[in-house]
Amino acid sequence: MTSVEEILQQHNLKNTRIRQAVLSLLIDADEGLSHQDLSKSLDMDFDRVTLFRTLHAFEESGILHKIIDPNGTAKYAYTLPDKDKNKHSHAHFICLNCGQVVCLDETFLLNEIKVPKGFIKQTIDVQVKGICVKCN
Amino acid sequence: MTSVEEILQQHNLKNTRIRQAVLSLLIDADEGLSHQDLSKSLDMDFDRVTLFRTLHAFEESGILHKIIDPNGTAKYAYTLPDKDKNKHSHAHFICLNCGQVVCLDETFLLNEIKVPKGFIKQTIDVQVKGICVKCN
DNA sequence: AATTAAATGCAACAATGTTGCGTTTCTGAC
DNA sequence: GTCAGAAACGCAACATTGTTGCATTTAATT
Repeated sequence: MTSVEEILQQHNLKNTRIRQAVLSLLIDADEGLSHQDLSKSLDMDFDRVTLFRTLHAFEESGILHKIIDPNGTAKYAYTLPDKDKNKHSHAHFICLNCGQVVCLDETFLLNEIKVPKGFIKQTIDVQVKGICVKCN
Repeated sequence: MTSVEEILQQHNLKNTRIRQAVLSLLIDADEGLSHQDLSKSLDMDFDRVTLFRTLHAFEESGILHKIIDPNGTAKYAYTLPDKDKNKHSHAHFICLNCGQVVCLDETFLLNEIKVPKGFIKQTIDVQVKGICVKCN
């Protein structure tokens, strides 16, 4: 029952038209959306720089998380509030046909990965690539 | 004892100056190198498009593998011939300070990851982020 | 309604990567 | 060695993604 306005307020972000629109889209989407995806979906006038800054603000506040797709372009997905982001990280599935990015439930323990001496682990990103159900 | 020339020949790639230079650099490097990294390291004249195409050719033939770093830029690393690339994939460590990308020994079984019904898994990419030994 | 910090719009720029096309060069056959 | 064809290269032009600086507007608070 947390409204878009409430989420913005909770993160000390001003309630503006573009932020409402972007956040609504991403909460409803079942996949990660790129800057380009959002530009096309938003039926309003806005500057492209503003959208970049909106996405940065959301990422920094933890509302969204960024996934870099195999082309190197950023996609953003809504971060469910109950995710434990300290020790676990969920994986992402990336369709090699349509490029769709979806969050998977699977999580990974950072402890289980071995790195050379002197290296400090902080986060882990897992991308599973293949063919999604729509393209199958 | 496999020379650079032999590797090129084995993959049906013509033996040119830039290919020799790029491959030598990447075999000796203990980290993934970007187009920019290579441009700076190569002490010869060449067109940037040629370098892009060289890297594509190497990737397609399996000599190199591509890692997309957190900025979305591609880095390339030499693929050791003995890696089993069908069911396993090795992880990469990415330094959040200097951006260095190194291949880890750790491998992952694709079978162990659960995806929704109708999805087909093909490959897995794992990136561990943190601080490398040089920056520590 | 006035204040002010935050957010926006605009212009300009930088980096990465791609495509088309004419020219050069490698390689294998003669 | 040289000839021919295919592969690779160089150049120009372009597309996309992302960033920075600065003036203007707007949201939230008094």
